[in-house]
Amino acid sequence: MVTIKDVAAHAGVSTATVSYVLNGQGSIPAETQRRVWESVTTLQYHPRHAARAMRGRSHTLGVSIARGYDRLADPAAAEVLAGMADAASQRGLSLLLIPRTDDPAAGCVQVARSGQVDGVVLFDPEHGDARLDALVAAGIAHVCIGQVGAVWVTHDVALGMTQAVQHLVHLGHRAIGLIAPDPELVSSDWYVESYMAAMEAQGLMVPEGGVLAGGRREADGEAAMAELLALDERITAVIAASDELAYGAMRAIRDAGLVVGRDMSLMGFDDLPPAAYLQPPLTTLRQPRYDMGVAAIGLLEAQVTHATPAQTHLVLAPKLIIRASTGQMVMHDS
Amino acid sequence: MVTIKDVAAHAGVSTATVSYVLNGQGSIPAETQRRVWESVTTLQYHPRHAARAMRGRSHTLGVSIARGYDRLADPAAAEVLAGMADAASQRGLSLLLIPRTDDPAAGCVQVARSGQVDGVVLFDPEHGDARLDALVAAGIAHVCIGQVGAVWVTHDVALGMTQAVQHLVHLGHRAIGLIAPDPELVSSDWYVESYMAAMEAQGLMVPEGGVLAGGRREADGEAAMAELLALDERITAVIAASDELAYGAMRAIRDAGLVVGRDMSLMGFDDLPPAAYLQPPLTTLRQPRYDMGVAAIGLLEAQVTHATPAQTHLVLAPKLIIRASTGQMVMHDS
DNA sequence: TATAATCAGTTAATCGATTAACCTCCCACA
DNA sequence: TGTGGGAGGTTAATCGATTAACTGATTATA
Repeated sequence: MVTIKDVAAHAGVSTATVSYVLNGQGSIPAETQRRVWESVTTLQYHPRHAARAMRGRSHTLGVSIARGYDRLADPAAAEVLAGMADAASQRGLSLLLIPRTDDPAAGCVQVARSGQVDGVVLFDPEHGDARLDALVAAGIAHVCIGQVGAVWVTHDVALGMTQAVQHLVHLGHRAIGLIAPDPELVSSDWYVESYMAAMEAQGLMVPEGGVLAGGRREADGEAAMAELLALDERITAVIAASDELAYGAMRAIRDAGLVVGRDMSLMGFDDLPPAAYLQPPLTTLRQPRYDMGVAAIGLLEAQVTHATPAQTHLVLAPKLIIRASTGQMVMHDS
Repeated sequence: MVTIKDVAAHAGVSTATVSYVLNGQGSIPAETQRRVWESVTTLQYHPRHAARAMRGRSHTLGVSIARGYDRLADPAAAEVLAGMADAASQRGLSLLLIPRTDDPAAGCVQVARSGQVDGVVLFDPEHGDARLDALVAAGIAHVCIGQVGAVWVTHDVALGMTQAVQHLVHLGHRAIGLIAPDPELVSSDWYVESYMAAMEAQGLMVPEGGVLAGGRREADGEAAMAELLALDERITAVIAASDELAYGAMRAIRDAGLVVGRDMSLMGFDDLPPAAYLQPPLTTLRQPRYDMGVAAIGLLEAQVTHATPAQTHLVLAPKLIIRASTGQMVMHDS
């Protein structure tokens, strides 16, 4: 292990000088700087992270991903993580996956109190999340992916829902159902309310029993769609609150002997990679997942460095991707 | 920031005693231990990670995920990461996402030389990966996900391919094609060779032009399948080396006016979540992704702690999942 | 000419936990 | 009576980098 002393000896200066050169401080003439850098490269010196972190910050941010329903193995989540990883790298920060213990709240606090991380990204906050309470109580810098707490980043559900309803109305649909997300997810209510608002803005009534709490998995979407198909009031289009729910819904529609995009229009909310390869390809709202990750790191770093947060939240716009799972409304005689 | 001194003062002992109690060493009577633990909890003390890491290990493992084709945003990869995260947590280790800089090899070495991590998992090694060379040259503990280098974890491609070919042969197929992975991926050759071996074991000839280098994305699978459909020799079944390739292949088959599972049998290799929700649901080989992550952490920790690695590699078995995209071979007159 | 300022560094304290070495008291045993 | 040993601690060195405070020497300013 080569230390700053070795470099100092090799370059014929004191360790302080080496430190100043490395950190671009103090007034060190160019020639000395050159010698130091030369020693650094020939000796392959890398400052000990731990020694650095002992004074000041660790330059590491933590990401808390709960276990239960595993968002880490969730394709939508991975892209957010990619955005965070890139944004952190660019700022010279590292990203630590916070150990997923039995008590996630304690894990978050422990890792911050021990100085292993300077702040925490709450990846999948839920209603009444113990981690959030613990972070607030401990005064630890944090940011949430999803509209909860004091500092957060989210995609614009309201805008997405407006676009979705408008798109379906343009196609002639008036009886539009909703398969909502798992009520445990913080944004769940927002989906339902935005849907209601969008329907009202178009002068449409929400069909009786046309809003169902879905869940997270394909199976939940399948079950919800089956219920919607059994309604008295005939529904001609359905918005699923996620692509995964839409996958399941698609199957239920097919199992009922109907054709997606003709007998029943279906929209997703995500635009995961397979969406374009379903049969029929899924009309959906592309979420700015990568950008949400980038934004979260930005907000968190701002908190860590300047104690006064310049901005407390960001709402990023989704994009309507029109494919074949939605189509012109057709009159059926039945 | 509460330090070990505060705890020592509060408990009326020296810092050494506190340290011994915390680490379960020395001969400290139960009563003193109780007092120390009480002070620890009332003061909410968490030992500084940096101070600990200054002597000995950092108890952190790094994960290197390249940028280019982003495996981090790849659904198959996320599950491996989940396995690693859980395995690491269980062993009291943290997982660090190694900053993704322009020079990934330098990043891996830097993070290890600086002592920020004790070892590195190479998540997506490629042929002639600069990161691997750098890690070896620097003598840094590492493990690869994929059959490359000295210590690695992989799924059993040969076994999977044998099962795939057997399954298709049972259905009556004899002319079986292969859409291979991107040749840049380290396991690419293994797929092709295993396919050849499995065909030979069944006494089958490889169809002329029946093996195509695919790629990674759906579009690659689509293009490859189009080529296979245009062959003189009539192929009745195709094995795609990944589910994503199969998605694309499915589309090409449909575009040719054929029905998947009847006119053309198609197999994937992954069992991603959407596989069951495709139309028709995809017959595929489920890879033990989560377990690969767990195994990788096990191998890496063994290297870090006992300098002599007990085991240098692990090959985990896949599982054949039969769905509707493969079917009995039907004779066509054409 | 005396004083101030600048340059080019060095010395040494500091961060917080670990741990080898030591110390004191008490009891057992020869 | 002396000595060996364990119980129950304490003291102080150590890890490696940062940085406030300082030192000579030289140059500029009043």
